Amino acid sequence: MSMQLSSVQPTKRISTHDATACAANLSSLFVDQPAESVASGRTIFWEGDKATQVFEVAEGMLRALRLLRDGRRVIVGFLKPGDLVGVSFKDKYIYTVEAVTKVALRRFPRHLFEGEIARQPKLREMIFSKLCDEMSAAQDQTVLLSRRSADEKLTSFLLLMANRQIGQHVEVNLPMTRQDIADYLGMTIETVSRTTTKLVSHGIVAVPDRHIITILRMETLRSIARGEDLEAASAPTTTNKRRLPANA
Amino acid sequence: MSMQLSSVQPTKRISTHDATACAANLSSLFVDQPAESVASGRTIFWEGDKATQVFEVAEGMLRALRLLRDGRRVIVGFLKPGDLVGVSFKDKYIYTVEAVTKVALRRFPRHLFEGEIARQPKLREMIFSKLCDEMSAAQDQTVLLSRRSADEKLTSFLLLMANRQIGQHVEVNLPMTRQDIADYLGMTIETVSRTTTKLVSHGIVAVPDRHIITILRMETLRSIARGEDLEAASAPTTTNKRRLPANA
DNA sequence: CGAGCACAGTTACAATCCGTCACATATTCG
DNA sequence: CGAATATGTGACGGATTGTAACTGTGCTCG
Repeated sequence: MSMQLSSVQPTKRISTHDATACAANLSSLFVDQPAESVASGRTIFWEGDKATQVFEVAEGMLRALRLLRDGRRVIVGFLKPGDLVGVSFKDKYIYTVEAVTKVALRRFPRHLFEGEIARQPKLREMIFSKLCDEMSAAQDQTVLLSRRSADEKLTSFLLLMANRQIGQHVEVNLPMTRQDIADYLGMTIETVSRTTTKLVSHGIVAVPDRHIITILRMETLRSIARGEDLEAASAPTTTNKRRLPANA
Repeated sequence: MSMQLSSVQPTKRISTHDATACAANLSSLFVDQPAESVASGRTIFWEGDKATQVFEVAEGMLRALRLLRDGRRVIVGFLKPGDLVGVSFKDKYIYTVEAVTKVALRRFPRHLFEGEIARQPKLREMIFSKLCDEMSAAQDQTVLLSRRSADEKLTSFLLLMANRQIGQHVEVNLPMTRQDIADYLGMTIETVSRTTTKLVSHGIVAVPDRHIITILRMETLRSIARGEDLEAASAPTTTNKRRLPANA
């Protein structure tokens, strides 16, 4: 990985024209930087590394993860184009980031990044807003992990990934491995497989390719994610309306 | 709850003297405000409410939670004195906040709060830092929830709560109910009870009072939280040193 | 003061879901 | 083509959960 930005010269130029014209767009900070290419599987930085750089994802997907002492892996998030990576106001990164696919990144030294934030109220607002989105996403994952059944977890995950894709498309792209999904959802790879198979056998989704899941029955998927029983939800009739009390 | 701060007068005075003397302390923003008292169980604000206020906890404990459509409750964090509540840069609060105990709060209108942030670089830095701590805490909870066994979850929770207490004290104060703990850890209240009992019967903790758990064997507790089996860890001899490979 | 009540917490038991282990199948990459 | 990796499938046992009964504590109200 090259360190193109260690020279301050081009950055200064950018920041000055930013202050007038480009304050409306967050990625304006990065847009003049060359996108570095990173092969899939490569590590961008490690948890505990000194947080000296900020990145913008231009292309591809990354995973943010924490390693536990006993070797288990917890994936705390997936990063897609447009996301900022490594925005930290502590001195160290709090998680490791690895490329899931081939990735294109734009890099920015942290101290300059912070300088821009101090100088540009609009930019600052956008970063704050981004951080809040991140907080929100982190809490969404918390909610996801507290879900009881594997069915709920996986369907919620699919909807989460589907939301990131364009528009109403029911074709969900999953570049990450089953192991990644399992480590994100706090389950085993076997359970991910079995649950996927179950969804397929009920006609709720199809798996034309390892890394593509097509949602066939969106509403059914939604009701399972909401906590409805899969068997009940996949039956096409009298599912939502009738809800018998347990003691009736 | 009174709305003492709807008048701008006293706030202006504070902000001006802040700019010189008190920029080093975050709570200087709130310190001249009267602390409002809130009874336990009362709601401070609801998820989805317009985010018009920021609060500082002066005394007591609160819970931040999200309600799921099926009625389940997910607690995304506990708040203690010194914490800021409702710092959002979106227009709406993303979780509900309720008082666990009787609580004393200082209130600050959001737009003034943001004005101060814009004006005071030092303050801004501290808020950013606080947000990062929050992110870190959110991810810690994610890690906590991905832990497999109830033993690991509860012991990790106890250590988390113990860290917030002063110094080396092994007496952990738990003002929240078992239901709160269960909703935080993603388990049932019964499992919380059973696991607590198990820890007591192994002499690892004692429960002198419903809301107090005394840690008797800190190192044992730590090793359980790290993933070691409770039965193995609670045996006083040859526990940490020997680790036989599964296929030996 | 004590009966009655509500609520928090505990314990027991049965059902089940998930993780572990084992193996089959596919895909990728040299 | 063969090794390595990723994924799917099945059997089995154990841990967690739900149900339900029980205990204990604090509170109200007669």
